[in-house]
Amino acid sequence: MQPLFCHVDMDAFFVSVEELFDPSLKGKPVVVGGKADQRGVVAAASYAARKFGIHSAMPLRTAARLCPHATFVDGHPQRYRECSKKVFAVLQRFSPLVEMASIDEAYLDLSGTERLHGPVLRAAHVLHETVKAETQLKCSLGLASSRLVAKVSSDHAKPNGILYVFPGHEAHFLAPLEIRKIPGVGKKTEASLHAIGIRRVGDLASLEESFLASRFGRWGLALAGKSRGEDAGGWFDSEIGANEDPKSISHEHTFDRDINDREPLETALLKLSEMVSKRLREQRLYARTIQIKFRYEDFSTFTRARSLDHATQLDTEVAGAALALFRQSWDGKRLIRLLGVHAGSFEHVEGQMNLLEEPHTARLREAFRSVDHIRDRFGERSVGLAKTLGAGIREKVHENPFGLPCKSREENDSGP
DNA sequence: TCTGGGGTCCTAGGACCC
DNA sequence: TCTGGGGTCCTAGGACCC
Repeated sequence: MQPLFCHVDMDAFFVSVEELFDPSLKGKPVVVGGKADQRGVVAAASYAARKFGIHSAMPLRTAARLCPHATFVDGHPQRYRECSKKVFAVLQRFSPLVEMASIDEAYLDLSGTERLHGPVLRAAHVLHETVKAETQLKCSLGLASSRLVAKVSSDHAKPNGILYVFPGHEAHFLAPLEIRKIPGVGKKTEASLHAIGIRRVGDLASLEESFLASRFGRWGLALAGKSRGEDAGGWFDSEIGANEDPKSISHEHTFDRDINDREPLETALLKLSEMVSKRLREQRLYARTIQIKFRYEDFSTFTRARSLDHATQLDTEVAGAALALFRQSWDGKRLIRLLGVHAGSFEHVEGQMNLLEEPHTARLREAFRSVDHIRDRFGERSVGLAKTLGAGIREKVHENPFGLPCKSREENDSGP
């Protein structure tokens, strides 16, 4: 059976969602990502804004200089997640094998569906129209015999288009494209390929595999396959819809100004730990490795990790590890630009845990579940580890299970 | 121009074990 | 004693994606 994959890529997704909430934005140069004078980068730019040279990942301040009259709006991740779910629901009707590869793109395995949906392009057209009708959002579709070529062709079809690369024409389609168009080839790989005179996918395809392998190792072999449009090796190789569990959960924060005051830095670290722990509980995950990340004023970035002797989802344990790592790593002087907390090495221990964990741990977990509810109802800042409210409780807080892992801000003793 | 935040995957060295 | 080899875990860093 001839394989057939469809890559669905939403057009200017964040901007389009913002336009649904505020139709007056339509047609204007719009930049999603933050205020014009904020530290940060462009998350998405409308097509009108792109005409001024604005593109995603560009610093907001640069964007403001290029187009001072653009409208700058904050991103709304919750809105995007909801719209993404709607898109997913539509796609599911076209194939049971669907996978959201990110918030605004999906892969469908349409192999063998011709009897059901009719000729490929007609089916694609129906899908395209259905997404638009049911979500008010436009997308572009790429169809091909491999996921990689489907993805490249949806990019080629933008905006609001459909492109089907006929079986057997994959290499011919890819050959004239710049190597940067191949997923996985970024700035660095592009530069090292340019250095040996390779600019187009066709140049890459014409090289001996043995040469690429000797020059780039395993990655060289993968590149050779990609230049021919093959999924073999790496991420594209996995089955669509395998819906794997998350591998890590993290939160990070860049400060408005670089700082070296211990108090606000540690408060931020606790806040980030709480956010990570809350999501661990929501997703019923237990993390064994806690990692912090810090970036200095000169943008140099470091990570420090610690594996715990048991997996956890408790604020106090995540925060304790994060704080200890921070105190080991920071000299107390260098100006810090960013802090992050990362949890990984997940273990599935719900169930077993109840038998093994000590009673106070179970109580703590219940307490944090209650905190999660309060936060959902009254906002993130309503409850937190004492230090994040400025009360100065330190690393050892988790050794005080019956005490004060949390306190209400408004009424001091009404916490769970 | 002065560089976000959330992820995945890969590499590589050292510890440790058999 | 002058040296193995494989496997796994841990840590750190980096490329890349949206």
